[in-house]
Amino acid sequence: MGTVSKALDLLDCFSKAQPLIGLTEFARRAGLNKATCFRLLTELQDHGLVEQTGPAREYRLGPAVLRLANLREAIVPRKEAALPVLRALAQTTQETAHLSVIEGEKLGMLAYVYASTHATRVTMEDAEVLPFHATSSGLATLAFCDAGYRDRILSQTLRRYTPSTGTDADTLRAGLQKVRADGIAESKSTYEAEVHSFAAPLFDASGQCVGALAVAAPSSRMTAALRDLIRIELTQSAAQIVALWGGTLPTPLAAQWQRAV
Amino acid sequence: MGTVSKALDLLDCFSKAQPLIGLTEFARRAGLNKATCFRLLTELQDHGLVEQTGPAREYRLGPAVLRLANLREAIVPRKEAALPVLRALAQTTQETAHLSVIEGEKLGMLAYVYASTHATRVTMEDAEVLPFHATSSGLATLAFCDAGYRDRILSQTLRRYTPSTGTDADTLRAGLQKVRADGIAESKSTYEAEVHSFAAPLFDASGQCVGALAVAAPSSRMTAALRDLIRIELTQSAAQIVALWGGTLPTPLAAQWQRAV
DNA sequence: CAAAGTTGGTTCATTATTTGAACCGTTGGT
DNA sequence: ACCAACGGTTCAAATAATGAACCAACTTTG
Repeated sequence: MGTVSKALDLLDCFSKAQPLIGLTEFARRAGLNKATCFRLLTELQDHGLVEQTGPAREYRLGPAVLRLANLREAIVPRKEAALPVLRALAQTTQETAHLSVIEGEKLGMLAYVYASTHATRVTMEDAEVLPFHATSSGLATLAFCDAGYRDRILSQTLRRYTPSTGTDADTLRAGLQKVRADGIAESKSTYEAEVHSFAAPLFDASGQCVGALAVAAPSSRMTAALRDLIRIELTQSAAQIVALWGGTLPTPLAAQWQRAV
Repeated sequence: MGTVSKALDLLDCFSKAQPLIGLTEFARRAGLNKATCFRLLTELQDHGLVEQTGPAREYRLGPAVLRLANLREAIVPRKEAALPVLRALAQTTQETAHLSVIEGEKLGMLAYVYASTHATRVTMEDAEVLPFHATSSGLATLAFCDAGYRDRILSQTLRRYTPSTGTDADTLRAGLQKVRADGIAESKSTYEAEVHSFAAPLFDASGQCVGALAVAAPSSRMTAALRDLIRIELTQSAAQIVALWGGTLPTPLAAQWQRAV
């Protein structure tokens, strides 16, 4: 692995639950020597991607990411374009809707919207990285991305999150066949217990799958009626977002989604 | 310079005017060998900080920066906190207001708000990097940051943007004395011709200067009355933002700003 | 109050990684 | 059919990354 990758991996150590990380702790989490870790952090800091805070000198995510994100949205306004659709989807299904996009070899959750009424709901971490093999979003993405990428992802060690998590690559591959046949992916408690979700793939202008749109509900609320509603609304919303992004839906998939309505 | 820095420098090549950059062009701009540049870009791409687009395979900023920015704002909600103040400032002065923060060794413009009425106004590039020595924001920041940082910045080669740009480190240093005496920095056409701006420094919880708040007007509109208005509104707004950020204003500066009102 | 265990940060010889000139295979223009 | 420019690849040479040991400062603990 290159030095740059090691440095960038450090950025993924941060989370909302763990916003501040000290040097020693950082080195431990990243499996790096303290000296190496320090030098990498210093370089990240020189570019504002990381900053040191307070008297404890712990590290946290820096201000440069905001500037870069402003620029990215100015160039490719995907989040802004998708948000209204996401809100409408959460509204009509009355469940949590979220949108994830491929980021290199990871699947990053870009935005989420909660439904307004239910007291119980599926909650999301800010800016979470989702496992491909254990979420409906991941499965939808894998099912429609190119084979080489799929192979790379599935050849990694697949962690078991719940008793229901599938961790065998061949079994998962067979499941993806079903996803392609359905035009939609499903996950029952494979990442978090008691969460039942559906996801539809999203495509860019070149027809590449670049992410997924998903709706997640508590298992206890997932009736046949809700499933049908989600299926219809999800595919329509996904088609809308793809259109807003200037993307192109693979023709067979467009037909499948049409049939569902 | 370390490999990581070279990779991160590539990210700063993008701008709104230049959102897509091909491999060869990239190598030229960054002064790197094509092979080196390629490997760095590939590593950035693996982490989603950069992505390739369309049939020309040009590179652009990737989706991961959005996720990181979401996380950063969830941890340190500075932009969100400052925006209302920025809007009010643009409204009362009827000129362009903008906010910049230190990002490693650069000064990044985080947000800007245009005034609503005037037909002519100072326009801003999205997510621009500002030169310390040629902008009021930069001077305000330099005047109140720690000496070591100031020395590092001023020892770089200082580019001349207009005939009025000061490029001599010692002369600039003398100018910073005046900024400290005034509690506010001024710039007359030193970065862009016909732009006259004022800036006030911003501080974090540890009393470190972390950026600046500025108001920029076309030189033709800068009357004594407007200058006085800006001086009052700018310092009050800066104090507000520092308070919202949980920061602490150096006591002498707080007194100076108070006197101005 | 001092000893032991933290922490962030530094050093320098060893080593593995980065580097870049030259080289493909395609694409698009003339 | 030619040429030029592009993205991407190769491999020996060179440079930059690495990590065990080491500080100094700060907390915890006996």
